[in-house]
Amino acid sequence: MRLSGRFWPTLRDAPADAEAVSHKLMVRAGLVRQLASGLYSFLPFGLRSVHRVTAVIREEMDRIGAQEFQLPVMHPAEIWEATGRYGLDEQFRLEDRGGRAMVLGMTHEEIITWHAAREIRSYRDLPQSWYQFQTKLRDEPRPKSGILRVREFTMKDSYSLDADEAGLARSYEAHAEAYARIFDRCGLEWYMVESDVGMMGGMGAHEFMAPSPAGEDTIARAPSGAYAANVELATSVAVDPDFGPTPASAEAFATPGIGTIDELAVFTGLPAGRLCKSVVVVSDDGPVLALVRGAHALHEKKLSHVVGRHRPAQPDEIRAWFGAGPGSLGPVGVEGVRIVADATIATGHYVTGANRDGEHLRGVVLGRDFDAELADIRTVLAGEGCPVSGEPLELEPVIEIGNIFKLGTKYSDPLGATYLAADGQERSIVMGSYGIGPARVLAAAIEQSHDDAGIVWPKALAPFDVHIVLVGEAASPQAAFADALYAQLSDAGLAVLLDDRDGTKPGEKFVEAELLGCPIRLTIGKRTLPDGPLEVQVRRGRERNDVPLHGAAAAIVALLGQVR
RNA sequence: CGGGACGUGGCGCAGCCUGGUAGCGCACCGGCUUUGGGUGCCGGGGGUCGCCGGUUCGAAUCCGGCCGUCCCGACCA
Repeated sequence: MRLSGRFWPTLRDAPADAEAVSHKLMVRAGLVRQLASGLYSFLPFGLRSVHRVTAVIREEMDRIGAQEFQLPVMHPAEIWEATGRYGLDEQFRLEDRGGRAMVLGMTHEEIITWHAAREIRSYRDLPQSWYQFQTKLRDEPRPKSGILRVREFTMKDSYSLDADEAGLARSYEAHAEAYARIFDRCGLEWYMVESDVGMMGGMGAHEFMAPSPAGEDTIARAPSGAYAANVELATSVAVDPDFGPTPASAEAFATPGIGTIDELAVFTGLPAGRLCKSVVVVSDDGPVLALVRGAHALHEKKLSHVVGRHRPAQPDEIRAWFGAGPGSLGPVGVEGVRIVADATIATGHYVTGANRDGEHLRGVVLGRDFDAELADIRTVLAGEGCPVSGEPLELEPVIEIGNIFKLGTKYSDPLGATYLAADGQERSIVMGSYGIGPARVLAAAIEQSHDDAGIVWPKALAPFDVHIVLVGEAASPQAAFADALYAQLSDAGLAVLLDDRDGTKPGEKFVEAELLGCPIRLTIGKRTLPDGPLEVQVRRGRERNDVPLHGAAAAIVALLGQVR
């Protein structure tokens, strides 16, 4: 592409409200513009990169035998009612002119399953893998970080249909391998981690995570790679404090004005791990007292797996149930309240609230002084033991770029997607679903690969392979040479951008080229002719790699093959 | 949904506290200059100061309400 006359708006400054590096650079480099909160337009150069990721994804999906569909974005509400997913908070809902309830799709399990229910009849029709690139709409409570968390975005979503769980396992594995190839080809650093099934429901899930400080998720990971999981479900071997001898009985003591774990630790001189944190929530079935060590944080999502939906308790509710304020709560002598303790509480003896203001108990022992259900409800801390290898776990912020779910029959049952097995029995199709956010892949690549001058695109994602900066006027010999080289490189199959703008200063061209970040930049000016060499800059590291004029095109093709 | 901040030409910002009718840099247009790292000089165009209402002789500035955007938390395939 010749740049002159084309639309490529770059910015010297990033918008004031951009925070994430990828957000700033995508806007500055003229790839995207914001329409409203969580709504972004891709501009021509940004769209070129989108096309490149989607091409990689499409190739790898096709390679595992998946077939491409295109499903509607707007759906009748009844299908979502059938699976119990109508009315979710983040679901956009509307009515057609006849008053019929419609939804805008946040994902397409229901629609795929609806089609499968109509078309798949026999085990001979299975397995199938169906995919699409389609717009998803989600009324996010808080769009953020540029393109990382938005209300409308394109997703590659695929769905596997199998006769049984063994088949699902094969489809799942095929997708995991395809995803590995996709993210490798895109030049990303990534991990596959165990993940929570969330609103998808189902039997198991993994997420593909690109490490980045801009990430919204956190994973716990053993340095050897023996274990990696989203902290939403990560487990660990906790480090026990030195409890000393266990007292024969619990004993009350005065703690005037003490309300927090920090204050209690200072007051008692004990490490936070020997204190017991008491958190009161209200579930659909009534009040719940959740207990974790003072050094630990309660994980809401893990608690949800035990007690279901819940909300924090109000101070007046707490006083009614416990007879004390939030600063002096504990499990001893409590009646009519469900008590869930983190598994670590089963070891040792603790200081807890006495359920009398300004008073605590020491030497409190689970099983002797109170009873509780045991569960994993704490957030893993960095340095705690890996459940597989025992290594100290590391916590790392990550961007979720893909996920894979074993759905089982969660959707096929309610929507009647069944087939006739070889034995003549009617069975439900066993399903999986698999997502990738192409725009997130781009943002993650930029987060992981940039420098002070701008984006450093992995070659698979760059809008162009080669960016030629022409220093010289339109009628000059340099321009003629640039034209010739442009034609040769294009003929060799490369995507080439020729900055042939007249009246744009060389300095500006260089700065903009580095902002955009294509893998190779060529500079053609007076120094180039007649004898060369041709000045070549590899964007990653900004190294010079000059080549002789003779055979320059072939040398550049070869060089491109070597860069990441 | 809770907490915080911001909203002034396309972008980045000052002015607001202490009311007197809008300014700077970049970008843009014209001229000259310059042609290997956002060139230099000269001259221009462009803003109902987010919206509505109130106070006042007078509001970008003070007060109230609303809207928008961002950040932290909650939430989130």
